[in-house]
Amino acid sequence: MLTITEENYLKAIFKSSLKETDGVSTNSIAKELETKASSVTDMIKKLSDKKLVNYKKYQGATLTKQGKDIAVSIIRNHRLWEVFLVEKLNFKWDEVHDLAEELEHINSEKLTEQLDAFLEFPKHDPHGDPIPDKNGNINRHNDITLADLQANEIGTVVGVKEQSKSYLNYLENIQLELGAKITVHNIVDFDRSMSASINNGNSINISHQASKNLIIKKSK
Amino acid sequence: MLTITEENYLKAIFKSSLKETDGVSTNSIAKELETKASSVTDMIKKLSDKKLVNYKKYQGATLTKQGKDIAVSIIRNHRLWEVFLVEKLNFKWDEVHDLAEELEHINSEKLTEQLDAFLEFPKHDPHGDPIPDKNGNINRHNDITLADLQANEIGTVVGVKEQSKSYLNYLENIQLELGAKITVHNIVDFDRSMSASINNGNSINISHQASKNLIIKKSK
DNA sequence: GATTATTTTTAGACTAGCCTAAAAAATAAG
DNA sequence: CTTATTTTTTAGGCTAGTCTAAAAATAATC
Repeated sequence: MLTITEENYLKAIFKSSLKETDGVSTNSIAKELETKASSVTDMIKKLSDKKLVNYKKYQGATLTKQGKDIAVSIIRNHRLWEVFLVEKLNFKWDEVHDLAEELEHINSEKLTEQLDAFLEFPKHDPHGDPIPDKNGNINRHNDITLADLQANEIGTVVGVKEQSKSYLNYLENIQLELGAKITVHNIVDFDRSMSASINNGNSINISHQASKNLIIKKSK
Repeated sequence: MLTITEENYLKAIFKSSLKETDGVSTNSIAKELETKASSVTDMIKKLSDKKLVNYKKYQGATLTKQGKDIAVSIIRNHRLWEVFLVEKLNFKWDEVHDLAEELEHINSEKLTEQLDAFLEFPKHDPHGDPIPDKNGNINRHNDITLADLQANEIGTVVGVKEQSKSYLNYLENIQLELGAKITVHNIVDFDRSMSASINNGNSINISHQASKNLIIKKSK
């Protein structure tokens, strides 16, 4: 059994590992958890002893299979609880994060699976992040795209579904890069094209073909 | 903000105070929390400093108004979550206690009130214990009585609603005392009288008049 | 490639909560 | 009312997790 703190470290390493290519640096974990590098070193050693992370001094940390499984299951809990809070208890989707941070640490397989069923097996949380399945698989097919946004919703670009040179060129041209903020103004029913502005710039028109291949996360 | 441990101490003192007349002894708290008396003394001092318990050496502890309010709100959380687990997530009512012990410590007024509303303001938890309202009042009118049991259900006597000498005499005669276990065998539709056995003894007949004045807790 | 800057680790100290063992107080028994 | 028993408190030590400050290693710069 792990402490809540240990679980939070695993989660932090998992999150950071999505941004960094190889081992996750001590500092980035410290930043993620708002703690100090020396505390991180201590904990990394402990988790290494428990075979949840791979660690060599000065080399950063990576999760072992076991460590990753735990991290993903916590993320699964977190996102399911967020859905619960929004869909069942009428929370706003920007109010749920802190509560989900607490609820996610209640470890009961039965609880998680029953909650999942009760919510009718949601595919993503209210922020648009995918919910890992029972086996820890994160199905990228269920990503939220720009085409899923309604008028007046705002999203942040986190990836693309289409890798063709022409598409990427197009995105570059309109300055739609990773991390860009898109505000949808309105959507034309007829062809599902939308007018939207990028980083609060001028409004431009985006075809459905283009919007459905742009993976985004909802934001405020 | 209190730690989970501190909250658990307040809850334990509250529970013990229902059984003991004056100050709650160090030992009974230790027993309740499965810890040692010396640990209890430490914590009582700490809670006393925070003005949540009244404490004088060797005199036992009582909750202050503030401490009691916190204890009751935790119990409110606990019982609401138990209802949620049973009614919404299909848990059996004897499986929910440990999970509720964890969920109860998530302190968010909004969460509690929304959950209460979502569950349609239940009056008691699956064990038959009353759920304190938002203001911490525990409405004794909603006690579960023997008359509320179905055939084949089992209860433990925790009190009476009627204090008359004749009623108490009757109970004594049939050996229905505090803590006695009652198993309901069947209920006669016509006059709502029931046949039931006390502490697995012979089956006897109990009138509705008698059963509706006997406060019980459901048990296994 | 030597030097400076940054990152990471170590060393030592702190708090919360727990323990054991011994001392002190309260209670029970003779 | 003195002695024995039980309860409670104190004293000191342990672990988990945190911190600061200093040392060691790595990375960056000239």
